[in-house]
Amino acid sequence: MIDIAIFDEHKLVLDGLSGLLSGISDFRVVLACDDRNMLADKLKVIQVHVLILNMHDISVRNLNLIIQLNISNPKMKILIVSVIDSEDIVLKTIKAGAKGFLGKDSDRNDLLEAVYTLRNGHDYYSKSITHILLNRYISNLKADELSQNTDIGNLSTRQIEILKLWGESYTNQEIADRFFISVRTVESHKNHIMQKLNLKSTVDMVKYAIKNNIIEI
Amino acid sequence: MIDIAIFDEHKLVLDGLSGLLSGISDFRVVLACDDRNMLADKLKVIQVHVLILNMHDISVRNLNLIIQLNISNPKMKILIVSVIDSEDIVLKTIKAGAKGFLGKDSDRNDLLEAVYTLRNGHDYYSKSITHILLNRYISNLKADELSQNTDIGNLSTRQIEILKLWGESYTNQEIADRFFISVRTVESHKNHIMQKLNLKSTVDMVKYAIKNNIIEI
DNA sequence: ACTGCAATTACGTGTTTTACGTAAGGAGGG
DNA sequence: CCCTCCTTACGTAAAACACGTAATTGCAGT
Repeated sequence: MIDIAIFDEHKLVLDGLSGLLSGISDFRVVLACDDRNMLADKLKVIQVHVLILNMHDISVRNLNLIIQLNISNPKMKILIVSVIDSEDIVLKTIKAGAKGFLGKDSDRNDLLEAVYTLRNGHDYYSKSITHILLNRYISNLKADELSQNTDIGNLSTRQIEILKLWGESYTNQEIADRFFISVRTVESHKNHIMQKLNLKSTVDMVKYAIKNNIIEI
Repeated sequence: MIDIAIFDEHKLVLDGLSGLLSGISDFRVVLACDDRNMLADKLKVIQVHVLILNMHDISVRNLNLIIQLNISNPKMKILIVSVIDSEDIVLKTIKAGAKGFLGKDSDRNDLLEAVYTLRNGHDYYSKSITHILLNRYISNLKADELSQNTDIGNLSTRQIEILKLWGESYTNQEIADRFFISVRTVESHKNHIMQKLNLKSTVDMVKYAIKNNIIEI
């Protein structure tokens, strides 16, 4: 038996969603609510497995609702239903803590499947959503690869050694001691690095080192 | 009409794959090859839209093949077919430049759909693969969120303003001019930031600012 | 209204780092 | 052998940093 709460500000839609879920012996809609405040209050008392949230708009208020409910009811899984399925929105709801998202291409079967999936502790995203997320992920992957083709090779090993230590907050003196060279030499190396890479400031040098995996954030 | 090349080291499987594609009037298998070197040679002469590569193992040699072919035939799309669908492998082939991946759950229809999709310039990943990629993406997203729960809020707006400009390689003097305050005050602000965040060096301050999205790399 | 705390401003003093130039000895390729 | 780059290092002046001190302001709690 899966206990479900439904929230929608439009009573008609709320009834419609309830209807879709009725008739399934496994499901029990224990709360159908069209008032934001009432929802939070009721959920302080009753426990449900899955909360279905229909988002007509993805406002800060709605996102905060997700965040708040996740804090107050950590075991409850939140399933977003929305006709809005822009990449940005989906990402925001996921970050806010939603465990599933049904886009406008979803039908009743998807809804049922989503509820089961969430109940079982997994995430569920409808096909249009997975497409969005996937494309973004892939392009991130590819972008990562591209940005990695930089000119670390132009730096000599000594220069990289210096940059590495300096990038981990060692002082020039500490670096000098480690390599048994003078502080002035360390400074020279850094100067040469800056010249070679055409960097204007040490801040830029940190960024460069991070971009090229010479140092870790 | 879509021109297709198929590569598989097992002749039997090669024939099987060819057979799956025959009978479709849109498709023309112009090359079916079981020799790695011959594949590269032939593809220097003939142009195909899609290359289907069956990867029995994902070795460095195979990954390099993908990379090389992508360089020599940039317009050709590479579709990987493999029973191996571990996360690591899929990521590696994508990074190497494959545009699609069919896992062991794929059937003939998926193959046809994948070829069409690649021909049209889009990526195609079978369901088992999308699951893998998506889960990874989502967990990345969530990890990002967690690591973002830091104490930006602890910094005052002025401190963030200073940090922001300094993080973009402005000198103290430039920052001072911008805010009509003295250089010493800018230094004070930076000192206070370092104290508040318990940072030992300016390098750490750059890292902090990057981690908290105060500055961009 | 009073108190306390943090934010913003700023300076003093001494140390470290950076900017820019110069330079010598060594390794390696043409 | 010559040229280039790497590594080493110094001189000098300016900028940044470390650490302490401190006045003014504004806001939150009692």
